Amino acid sequence: MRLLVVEDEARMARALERGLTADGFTVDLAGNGVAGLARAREGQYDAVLLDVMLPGLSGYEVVKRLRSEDNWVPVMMVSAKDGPYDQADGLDYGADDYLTKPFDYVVLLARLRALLRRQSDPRPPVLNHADLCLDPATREVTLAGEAVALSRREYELLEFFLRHPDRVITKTELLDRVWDARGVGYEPNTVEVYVGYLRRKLGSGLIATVRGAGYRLAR
Amino acid sequence: MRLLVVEDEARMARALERGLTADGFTVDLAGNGVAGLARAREGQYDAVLLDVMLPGLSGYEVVKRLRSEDNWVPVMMVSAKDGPYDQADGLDYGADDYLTKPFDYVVLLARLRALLRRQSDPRPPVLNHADLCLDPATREVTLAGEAVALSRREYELLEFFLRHPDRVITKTELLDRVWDARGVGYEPNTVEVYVGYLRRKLGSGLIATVRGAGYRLAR
DNA sequence: GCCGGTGCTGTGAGTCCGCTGAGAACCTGT
DNA sequence: ACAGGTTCTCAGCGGACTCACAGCACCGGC
Repeated sequence: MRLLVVEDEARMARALERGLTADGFTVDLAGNGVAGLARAREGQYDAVLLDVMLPGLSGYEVVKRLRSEDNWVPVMMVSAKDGPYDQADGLDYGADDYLTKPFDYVVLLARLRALLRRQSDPRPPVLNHADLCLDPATREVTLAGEAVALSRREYELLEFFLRHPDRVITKTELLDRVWDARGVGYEPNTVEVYVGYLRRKLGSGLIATVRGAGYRLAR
Repeated sequence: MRLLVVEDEARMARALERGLTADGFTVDLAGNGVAGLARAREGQYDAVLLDVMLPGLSGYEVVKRLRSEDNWVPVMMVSAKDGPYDQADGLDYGADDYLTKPFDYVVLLARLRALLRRQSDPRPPVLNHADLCLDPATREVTLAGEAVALSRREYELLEFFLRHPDRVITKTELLDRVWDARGVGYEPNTVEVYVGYLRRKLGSGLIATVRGAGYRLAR
């Protein structure tokens, strides 16, 4: 099992290297975000341990870029626990697990093993709805077998709808979860526009409007 | 057992953290409503301890949003206020239990344990009354199996009635709770109009008039 | 039967909500 | 630098909704 540890504090980095090596992992170190991203891109790691506070490129940025490049290597984020948004952000950006400093080494090991175990059952399941099909692993969407090209926002909006069928979703919630975690700085109209795009590409019957409340995946 | 404590007073927050940790819980803290909501959304908590008076987003808002997002994590509300309406409010918005400050720590612990025990039978979110059926998750209303289209006000008025069966509700209270929290600037006649709409769509036998007092859901 | 009070409902004006086309700003790859 | 795609805002439109008004219906007391 090959791990990449991205951590700028030398003491911490060496301690992790020593411990994880002793527990049978092969460990590579990177001391900043840029180096970590470059290493992770090589695609040879079974998991990445990623500090949030890094000089230059933050851990958030690293995992966000990896995901946008279709790199789904398991990522565990590590951060000093201070900001209220930390954990939410990390998971939003595509980390698979999250650990706050100070942490117990045994806990880290357990969570890491769980992460690797989880990952070994191969990829996230395909989401289906009527003749629509979305594969989170490849980010591919097909309608009645025909591939449909979606932009990033369109895709993520659709994925959110498919992950929450059978319930009404408000525009505010969509702005929170699909757009920015803080959900501010966007107009509700933006959601309307993107729902419009999806309807144009996938048929107007897919997403139902619930006036005064939001949208819902049609049955 | 993992708990989320949402509390803005640092002293209180730390005291709770210390006590609950000593009693074997894993405790995360959030200092305001927005952070609390973000954390609670992650869905990893066995229960949430939620202060009502929070800067920004109030505890009421937090639990309301969680429920509207289909998140049924057990929530215990904590508030300095102790008016009879407060308690009703908290429970209305979807809290599972309610505690008023100042409270005894032992009481908190007992109620919390009871809450966690109770949780094994999940709460049914669908409201029923005779052959009427209202699902808050989808905002869908069916009468004898037939879907009924309601406008926003109509729906919210009906939901309020269904959440308060077996009691007379004054027009003033409805204006307070369904219309504007301030309840001013509306005529009582508005309620009459909307009750009329509901009767037309759902049958005249549903909502009984209590002359001089208000309305009541028919038995 | 008469009367005051209360509730019901048809009408219509104004408002709000959601949809869409157009276009500015911004990336990204060539 | 340029072209093509993407993101997001804006303005305008049409329709749904909200609510006040006013007159009518109903109820209860005399």
